[in-house]
Amino acid sequence: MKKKSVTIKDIAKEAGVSIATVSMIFNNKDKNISQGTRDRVMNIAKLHNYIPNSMARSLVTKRTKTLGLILPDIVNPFFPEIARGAEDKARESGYSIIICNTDDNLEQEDRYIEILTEKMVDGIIFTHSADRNNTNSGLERCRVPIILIDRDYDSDNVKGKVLIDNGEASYKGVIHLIEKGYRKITYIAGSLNTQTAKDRLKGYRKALEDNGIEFEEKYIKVGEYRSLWGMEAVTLLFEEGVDFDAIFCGNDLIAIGAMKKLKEFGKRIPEDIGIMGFDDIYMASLVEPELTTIKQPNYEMGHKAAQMLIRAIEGNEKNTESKIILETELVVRKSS
Amino acid sequence: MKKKSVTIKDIAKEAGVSIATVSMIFNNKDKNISQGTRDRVMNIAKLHNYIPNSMARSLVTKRTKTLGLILPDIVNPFFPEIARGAEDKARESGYSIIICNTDDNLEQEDRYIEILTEKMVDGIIFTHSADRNNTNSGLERCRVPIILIDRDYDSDNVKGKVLIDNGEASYKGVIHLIEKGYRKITYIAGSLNTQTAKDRLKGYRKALEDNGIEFEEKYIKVGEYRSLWGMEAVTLLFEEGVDFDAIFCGNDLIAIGAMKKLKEFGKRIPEDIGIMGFDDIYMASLVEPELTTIKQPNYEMGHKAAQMLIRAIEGNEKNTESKIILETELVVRKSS
DNA sequence: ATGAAAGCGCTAACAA
DNA sequence: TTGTTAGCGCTTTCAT
Repeated sequence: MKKKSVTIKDIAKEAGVSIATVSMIFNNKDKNISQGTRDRVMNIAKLHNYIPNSMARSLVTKRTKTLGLILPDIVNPFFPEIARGAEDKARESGYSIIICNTDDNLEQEDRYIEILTEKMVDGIIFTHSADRNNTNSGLERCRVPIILIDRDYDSDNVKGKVLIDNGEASYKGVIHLIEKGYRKITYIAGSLNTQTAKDRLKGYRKALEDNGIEFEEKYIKVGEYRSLWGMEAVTLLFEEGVDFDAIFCGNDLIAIGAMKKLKEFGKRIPEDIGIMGFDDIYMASLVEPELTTIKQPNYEMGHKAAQMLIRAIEGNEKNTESKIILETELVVRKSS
Repeated sequence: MKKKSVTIKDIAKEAGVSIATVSMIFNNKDKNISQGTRDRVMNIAKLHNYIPNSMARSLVTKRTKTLGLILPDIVNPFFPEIARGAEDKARESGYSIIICNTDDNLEQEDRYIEILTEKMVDGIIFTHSADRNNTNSGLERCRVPIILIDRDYDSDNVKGKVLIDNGEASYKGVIHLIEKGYRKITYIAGSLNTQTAKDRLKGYRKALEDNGIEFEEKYIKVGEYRSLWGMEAVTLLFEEGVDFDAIFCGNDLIAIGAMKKLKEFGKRIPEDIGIMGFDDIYMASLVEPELTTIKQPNYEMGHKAAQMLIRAIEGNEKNTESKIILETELVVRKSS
């Protein structure tokens, strides 16, 4: 099935030159190769549809021009944009991307690091989900540079981080709710296990404090980042008789669920209850065009991560662990 | 930066055996290697965290255990599930997946085929968008097996196809509308360039014919697979004074846009206008939980494609070009 | 049960 | 300006 591929040797023989010459021509190291030779070789190569074997090349150069992208689940609408951003930047620089879904499973993450190492990727972009902070993780054993997206974790191999300031973003969001006149602001969180989530909570609390609003434990509901949980949480709030006039949600999916349930309860948005989401994932604006939310620059995060990674790979290898904090944007629509 | 990696040679030396022995042990070709040796080698390998270099291996075996996945755009909600299905199957069989976004660009597709060939992927899953039928395309030059998803195209390298019967699916959908009592059924198509689209149109027309409903050109609006187009098309229908009582949409995005616009025009769904989508993409049910639609088994398509591909790669290389037609499902909700 | 040796296709000195 | 050669790390006969 696989047609026998023509090699550099075939080309060299047919052109009557050495393989070194052909190699140089194909690597643009042909400063001093006569135009005639170059043309002849090129023609023959084209004629036989010669495509260099990058395995062989990589074996000697130690570079595969391939990156790994580890993320929880490409089906989660949060990730395709990141993937796309990364792929665009990668392609631009001649790299390809191997995609790895981990389902938030730590073992799977480690497994992938091993596979990627085996495949000799030049670097890894890592959007890990679970907190690795308390783990003597596989990251240490990884031999290539790693860029972290959306998570802060320290390790020798981590050469860069692309983050957003979750605390500040939440703070801004809640401040907006307060300025709109809401006072009893509940918080439906997706989780409290990640630093991301903790920071968001912190921002929320600080906004309340700074405005002399008393914080109450019962205002906080912790579940998952899914719209179903948004619905459940609202139900819970009502069942528990919590008195609230606004909801700050851990992400847009939760917000969408919450809005739906609020309407079922006959609440008007934003007159009765103000609501705010987080993430502004693809299609969220389609689902609830009126949802006020905090927009996380996913495409840009992927793009920047790839950029940093490639720089770390190709750069002068100085240990410049860099950290970019991207701006979030408060997108105010009609829900608050 | 890149730590010097330990090689099979290091292990062999330390274990006091030949590299051939180590190699055999790692490839489970160790029928006749003493348990003692095996254990010793394994321990030393573990100790030094030895990870075989798959470049070197591939160079001799001609197998990279890597597949290419070419698709228009991972951000389009149609594709993540396909990608995930493919990745799951691939991983299960020890393969990785390189992802390639082409933006429906033929040149980009060809470019990727070249890159993937260079990287020596073992096969390619191809969800191409534009019609390749009239093109002396790069597919011919590809050296590895290809599985097509959702598109029918013939070429030597195409070892399999995963399709749905678009004509039949549309037919079923429109029949449903007719049974519900709708008679003036318009069709907002996303395109008419692809075979897929042509088949869907054919199914639509046949359903009308079979029920003695006259087909009218003005019933058909052709645009793009986006919700914005759904909105525009509805506006157009009204502006042109087309008399209709139902809309069959090229995909769910279009349907969602159409519904939104219909509501703006004060139409009740399904009392005034019945509506039906196609695809049942992720989140579509969130956006419009009541949208009646035709569910395309995306995850399964990706999964099956990877399965066929791996079989073609590892199989006995008989030229069994296979073709699977997956079942669509009519998901009836409240919009029709 | 194990080792020696010949490559896989290519790059990168170093020669010429 | 071009050719020779020594590997890169591994698999795979063929010997032993």
